[in-house]
Amino acid sequence: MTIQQVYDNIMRDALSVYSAEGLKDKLESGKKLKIKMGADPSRPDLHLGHSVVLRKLKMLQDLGHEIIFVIGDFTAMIGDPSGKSKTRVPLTFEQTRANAVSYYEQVIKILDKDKTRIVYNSDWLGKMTFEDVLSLAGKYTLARILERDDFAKRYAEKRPIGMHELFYPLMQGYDSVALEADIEVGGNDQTFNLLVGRELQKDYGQTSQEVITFPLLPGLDGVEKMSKSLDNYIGIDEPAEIMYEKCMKVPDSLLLTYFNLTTNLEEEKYKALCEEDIRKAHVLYAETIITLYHGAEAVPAAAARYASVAGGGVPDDIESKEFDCGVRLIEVLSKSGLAPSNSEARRLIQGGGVKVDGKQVTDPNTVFESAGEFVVSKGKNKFVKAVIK
RNA sequence: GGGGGAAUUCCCGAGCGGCCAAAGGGGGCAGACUGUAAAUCUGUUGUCACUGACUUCGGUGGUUCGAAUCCACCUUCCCCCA
Repeated sequence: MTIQQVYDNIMRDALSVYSAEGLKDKLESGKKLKIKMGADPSRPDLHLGHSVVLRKLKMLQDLGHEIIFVIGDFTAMIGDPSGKSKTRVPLTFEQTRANAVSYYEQVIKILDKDKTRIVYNSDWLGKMTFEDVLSLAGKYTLARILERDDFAKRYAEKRPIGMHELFYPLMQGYDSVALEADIEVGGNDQTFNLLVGRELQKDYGQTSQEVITFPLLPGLDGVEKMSKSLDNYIGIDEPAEIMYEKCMKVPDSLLLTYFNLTTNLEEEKYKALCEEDIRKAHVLYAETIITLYHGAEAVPAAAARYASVAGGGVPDDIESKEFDCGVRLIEVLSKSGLAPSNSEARRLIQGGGVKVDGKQVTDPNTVFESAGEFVVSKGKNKFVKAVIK
């Protein structure tokens, strides 16, 4: 891709760019740019939501620029300012590093590993003296900090805001100063923090970074943003068959958005299809995503598995678990993980959600009395093979 | 520093000393319908050896035959005044 194409592509998909002229100038300057992206060390599992930004970074990387991931280990040691989250369990140094490694391993599925660098913000934030901190704090005002959406909302609702939370934007912004970042990218929810970086760099006598924000990818539930903790995600590390299944579950109304944000396909290849035959569009999406993360050769098997399960069949690669003769069905369910507890298993059976070898079983006291292999299923797509000895 | 209020099950939130495993809503799970979508309807949503038993209502102790409900102290949080 040429510089112009990359620029156009970013301008097309970005939610906002501050400033577009600045970005263009920097891209055309011929300089090797430092592109910053913040990474949360507490959740090292990447999903398609992250991929939105990562794929853009890849384009910039291909132009020869350097991508710098800032692992927010210092930030994570203190807590999260976002309103609803509870006080976060502080991470140890070892955990932070281990998570960073796993983060890196996933990131290089999309990015070029030779042009990707990882740094830890404790390297500079941890060394600041109280005097440094005060000087940093003096560069911003309460009113300006309170402009931030969630602060403003919490303030209006008279919910508590810890003093240290007010420092979050400043800390993130200071990262840009420390790195002398040229460009920073992030999700829409980071807009405020990224802009603070711009201000601070100016205050410290640097050229302000250009800020590019991308829309947040909605999760599979169609309501919340995609996140691992809400279990509405498609992980980039997941097996092909799981991916396939999840891709088919993307809400119809969001499929176009998913195509736009997470694939490289040209619009004409999917837009019409989404309108004409939404199911075929889902299939195309599933195939595209699996090709992206597992290679085209993984598609047929995943598709076949999906088709068989959708047709009421049983996949052949299900997990099996051994039990002694005489076990109760309830225990098979709870011990194999299909149900979290015996009570839940009992309810499931009574509610008609459990089948053994394809036949619904509604008696909660069912016992396996003879040896053999039985396929136990919960709902439409959860299976376990019970091997009775 | 002074005064007032709050803490309930995954979340929000109701809860007269016994009829409280605790209303209602959200979310989750399952069933029907479907396209393993959405919407809708139904059931379910503490644990277990499940027509019964056991453990839960911030913590500790107390009153009582009996406490989520009353008392004392503690912890945490919020609001108002200064």
